[in-house]
Amino acid sequence: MKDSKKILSEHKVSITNPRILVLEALLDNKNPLTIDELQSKLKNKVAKSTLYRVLNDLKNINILNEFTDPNNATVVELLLEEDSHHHHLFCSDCGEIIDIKMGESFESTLSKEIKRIEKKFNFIIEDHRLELFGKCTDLCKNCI
Amino acid sequence: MKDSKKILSEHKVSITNPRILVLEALLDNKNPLTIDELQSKLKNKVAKSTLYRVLNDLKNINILNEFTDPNNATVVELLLEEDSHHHHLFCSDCGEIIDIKMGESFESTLSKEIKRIEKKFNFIIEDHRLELFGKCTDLCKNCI
DNA sequence: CAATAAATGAGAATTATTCTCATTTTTTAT
DNA sequence: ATAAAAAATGAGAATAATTCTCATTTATTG
Repeated sequence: MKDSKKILSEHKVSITNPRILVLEALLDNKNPLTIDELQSKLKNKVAKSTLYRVLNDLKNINILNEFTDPNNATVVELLLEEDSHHHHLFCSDCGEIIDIKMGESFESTLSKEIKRIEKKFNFIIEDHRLELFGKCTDLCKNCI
Repeated sequence: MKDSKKILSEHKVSITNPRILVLEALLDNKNPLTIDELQSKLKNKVAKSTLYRVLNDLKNINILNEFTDPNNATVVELLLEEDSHHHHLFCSDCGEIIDIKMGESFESTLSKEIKRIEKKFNFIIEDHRLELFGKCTDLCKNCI
């Protein structure tokens, strides 16, 4: 279990209370969180301006992934492991966002396609993102 | 060449000047446009509030695709053809966004994976989106 | 432990988008 | 073709998300 102070010092950013609180809130969740969800978890213990600043700090040390959900709300998640390459699944009913890992064959077929695209458009492709959209058919916590 | 009036009447929305102008601006571009780029093309001929309303109208009749670029700016593109399934390539230097078509083998490997994910998470997956991020190595119009 | 540097909180400023409502345009029914 | 009804528009106000400002507090350095 990663300790938030350790994460901060490893990345040479000073250890402050807001940073610890935000990191702990993010570490506590295995799936991504919207800014609203994150603010709720923090219950006014961190000022809004500070929250955004801390998130920017985490982005700058490359341990935060930021993207938007289908309603264009900002979503964040910690990216600590090197081998943590994954994608996202969104439920349009309950808003849940789930981390998914695609199989080897998918990622390798994609790599080949990426090489083709790089040549065709004279690009260097550094990253990719796959998003799946649908509906969870479980009676999940939000879909009661 | 699709005529904007025809598109509107085919979808049973009334034919108005702002709608024609917005559609023409979108038809004029083969790649996606940010809201800012669209506003520039329209040169104050359509009020800002009307522009957003018209874009919502086009979304409602399912001929507009909306997403965000890596800076979280809103991007829109017309989707007129049935067989127009494609993905996007973003240049982090110049901001260019390019439509890309992935090969058959990629899309079919993806379909298989999607079936697996549907079972695993008890989801019905309705759509997907792939985004590639990189740098164009050409001296493109914005990268001079 | 004092001095310096950095981070924070509170709220103002900014930006993107939606909303309001009086006026104008489009559609409908004659 | 025209009058009445319905819908859309423009201008700017309202809202929401994010960034900025600056006086105060907290962390780091020596």
